[in-house]
Amino acid sequence: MTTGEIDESFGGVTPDAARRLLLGAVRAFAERGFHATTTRDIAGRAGMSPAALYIHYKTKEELLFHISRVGHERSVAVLEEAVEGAADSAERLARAVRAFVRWHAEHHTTARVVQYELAALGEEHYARIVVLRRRSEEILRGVLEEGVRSGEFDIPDIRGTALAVMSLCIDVARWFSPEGRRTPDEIGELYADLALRMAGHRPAGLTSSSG
Amino acid sequence: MTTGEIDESFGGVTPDAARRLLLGAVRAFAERGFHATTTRDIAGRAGMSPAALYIHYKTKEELLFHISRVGHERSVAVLEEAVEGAADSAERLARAVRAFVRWHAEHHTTARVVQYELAALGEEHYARIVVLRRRSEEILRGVLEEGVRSGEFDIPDIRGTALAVMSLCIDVARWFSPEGRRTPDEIGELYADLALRMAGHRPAGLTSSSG
DNA sequence: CAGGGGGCTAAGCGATCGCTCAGTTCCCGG
DNA sequence: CCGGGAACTGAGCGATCGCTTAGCCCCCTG
Repeated sequence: MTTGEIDESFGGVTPDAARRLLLGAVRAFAERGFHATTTRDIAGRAGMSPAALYIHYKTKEELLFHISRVGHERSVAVLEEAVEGAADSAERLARAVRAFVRWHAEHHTTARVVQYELAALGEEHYARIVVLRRRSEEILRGVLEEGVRSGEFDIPDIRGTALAVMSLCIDVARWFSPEGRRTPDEIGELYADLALRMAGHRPAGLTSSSG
Repeated sequence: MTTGEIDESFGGVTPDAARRLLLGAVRAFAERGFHATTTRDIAGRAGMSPAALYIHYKTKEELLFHISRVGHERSVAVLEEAVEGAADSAERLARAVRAFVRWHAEHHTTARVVQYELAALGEEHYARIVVLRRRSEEILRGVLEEGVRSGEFDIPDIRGTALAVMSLCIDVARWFSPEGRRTPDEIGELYADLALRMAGHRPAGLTSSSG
């Protein structure tokens, strides 16, 4: 079932028809983009007539907003859960990157809509989404700042590095394919290591500085 | 002039009307996406009637292909020129990332079309673009491989790291804004440093291994 | 069994899409 | 001064768009 990866995020949506429309819209938006997707296509994937869409959602854009909001909330929650209860900053960063990357790979269909269809949102809807996006940036930047304070990390440009790590994770949604040679777990592991390198992580016990 | 950043890539296109259409299409595709852009909009930006578009290009998709082809050729050329004549692998990697990032920032309008509208290309056109994309991947992977051979780099997963560095550079096109707090040069400098860290670069003279 | 409201469909509205075509303008060789 | 072709426009074609409306079905309540 190709929708397996999406069920997790939208499983709680009711009624059933509204959820089926959401799932159809996610796949359609991810494949063709918001503007190229017709309401007839979405309704067809949900096994309904085009008119049925407007019983559950006011407009096509509202459907996009629902997807974007739930998707952003999930990805922020994933980040928040990941950084909880870690022993040190290095573990916190590794966990955060692992989880964030895994989410973008496993839910790449949803993630593509979340990350690349922002411009199709209406003005007020966009403003509400931006708040959620800022939240995830702050979480990651906080991890880097704390690591620098504790001496675990060596980062000349914290803000820039935080943005780069975020960017690296997000771009996974663009190129990831289930048919590719790597699983989401493997990519998460690799990227966690790369993020630690970007943060200038010094393994415990080795605190001598060069130069 | 907002088209200043685009002129460089498409300055050689003749006749004048064909170039103006290209410039209009680049901006329109970047702002709204290929499918959401109307031929009337493109022609309007070029100061012509909608029908004039079809004198210079067979279809709207052919316009996209021209933009994508020229854009990919430029970005590959930028990479190739960057890696020439560098003293060692570290300098080669730093130059490559600096140049590639700068191109994606300075030409972010073109780069967005190049990187995010691939799916709108026709089948044969897409196949021709993929060849160009593979080329830039190979260039970067070659730099990393050589650095590992020479002992300058420490990279457990060369293929994955090459993909990650590429991904990091490409994603600049998504978030870069001229109104942002960083110039393309500054981002290039930061990212070159981050790429060296990702490659496990050991500064010359320090060849001792840990463990 | 009657009454009514939510979920759904068939049909279609006005608008707009990519693209075509007949016709006008203008430049350029002879 | 003339003939012809390239560049371009106004008008419009058939198709399709997001969305609406009128009405049907079916289940719930009493």
